Amino acid sequence: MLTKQELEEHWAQAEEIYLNHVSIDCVVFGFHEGQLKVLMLKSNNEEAWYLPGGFVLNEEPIEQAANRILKERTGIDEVFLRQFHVFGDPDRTKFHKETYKDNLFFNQRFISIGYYALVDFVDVKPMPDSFSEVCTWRDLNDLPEFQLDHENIFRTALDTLRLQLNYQPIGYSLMPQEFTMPELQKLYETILDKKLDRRNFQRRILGFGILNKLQQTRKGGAHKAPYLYSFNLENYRAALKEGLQGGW
Amino acid sequence: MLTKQELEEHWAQAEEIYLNHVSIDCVVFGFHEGQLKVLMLKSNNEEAWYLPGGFVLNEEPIEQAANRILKERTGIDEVFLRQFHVFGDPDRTKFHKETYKDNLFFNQRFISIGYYALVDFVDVKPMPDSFSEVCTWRDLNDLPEFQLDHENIFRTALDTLRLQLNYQPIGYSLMPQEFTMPELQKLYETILDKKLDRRNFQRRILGFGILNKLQQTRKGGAHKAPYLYSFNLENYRAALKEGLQGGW
DNA sequence: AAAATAGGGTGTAATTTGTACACAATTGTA
DNA sequence: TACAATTGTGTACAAATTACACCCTATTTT
Repeated sequence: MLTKQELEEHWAQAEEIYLNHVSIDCVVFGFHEGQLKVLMLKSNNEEAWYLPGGFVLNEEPIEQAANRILKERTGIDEVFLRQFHVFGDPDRTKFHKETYKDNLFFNQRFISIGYYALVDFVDVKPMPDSFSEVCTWRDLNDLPEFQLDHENIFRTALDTLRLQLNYQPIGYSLMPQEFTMPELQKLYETILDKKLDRRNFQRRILGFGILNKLQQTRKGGAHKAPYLYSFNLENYRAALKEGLQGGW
Repeated sequence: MLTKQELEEHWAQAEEIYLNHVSIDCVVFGFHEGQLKVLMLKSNNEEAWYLPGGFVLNEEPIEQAANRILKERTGIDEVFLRQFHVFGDPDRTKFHKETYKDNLFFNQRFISIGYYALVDFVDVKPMPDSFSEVCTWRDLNDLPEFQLDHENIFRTALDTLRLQLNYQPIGYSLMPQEFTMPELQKLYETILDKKLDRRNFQRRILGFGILNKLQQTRKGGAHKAPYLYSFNLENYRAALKEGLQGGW
């Protein structure tokens, strides 16, 4: 975390090394203890939180930039990361323009490319950026105030995720390697914010053919030990490409 | 259509009025005589065709820019126009960078926001831009060579359109006000490039509740006169928002 | 140690939806 | 007036979805 003075020096060169007018914001979803989480940051100047973001290096492909930004905040790489929308309102960074009036780089309009990521909660080591003192998971049921248009970005990402659930498999990136059927169901219920019938859920998800049933069960629980499953990566990838079912 | 010399003068001010590094490309789909069409342009310097595109004015929202660009090439406004992907490879405009080496504006990297539009073929009056001598519809079965990465942009738009068909209604923007069931089916078959059973198609599409059956029939054909339909805009809009069915 | 409790595994009947068909009706043309 | 081509509508069958019930097992309670 740097002071405003230091920040300005730090970012003085930004105009030279980053592509002007273009930024990237990432909505990073994780799942832990039956709750859906988003990775967020907070500067100590303001009470408002914001999403992990950054800029595109002059000669860097944007997908690579998104990956780099994600890695800088989480330590992880090669996860599900996908464009979902571009936010291009000229006033979306009005607050920053005013706050950093004398900074050449921040005092410009930014078109922000929104990416959403699905990651395994336990793999992430949240790391603040140069604006922030805190980088941490926030529960979807307990969200803070957002900076700029980041609430809109977040909300759009969540809508996209819910839509994706209907025609593509989900879970590989969000779940640990091995998991039980009730755990996977809980993920779906949490994303959709809706209860599902466990028997029908199981039949349907097994019908997609994207799961491997393992011999072991999850011991240590207070009740009957449930079977463990893992994803069948080959079928999972195929389903991501082809879509699940439905349609014409 | 301007000469290279004139073009450079014409675009000398571009750096001042347009947001640098950001461009917009539109894939405009139309439907005519049972064929799916894309609007394309051709300059006479090169044999390669390209998609309608343009830039974002300094203080212009990007949605508005896309609408403006579409209107400049087609004369129409307020149609189905939607972001589908951002193309951000640093080499995607390599050819232009080399061709317009001495032009400050074109000799820069562009991140292009892809929009696709669904329009009523007969409403469009194709108008060339300052680079082109020709602006016209091209049949999807008879596509020319593309400039830059425009084949990729087009292909991605088509994939998106096909996906959209599965969870959202389509047709309102592509069909005339009144149309017959076989005509609408033909649209679906053309987009999907696949035959559908007409009886099942009719039952399904009627099931969505987005059509009004009219009393009149389409006279003048060589056979039994089919009924005319129009879209029920209220239900259509609701279905666009909610999605059609399926899912959890 | 036995009973109670809380989940978890699996099956089945009823309903809805999807698929594959066939036949009658209408229009212009031979 | 018969014919060809196309549209309108119906129906039997298969598949998928929904709404349930019953049993099993590991821990907790008594």
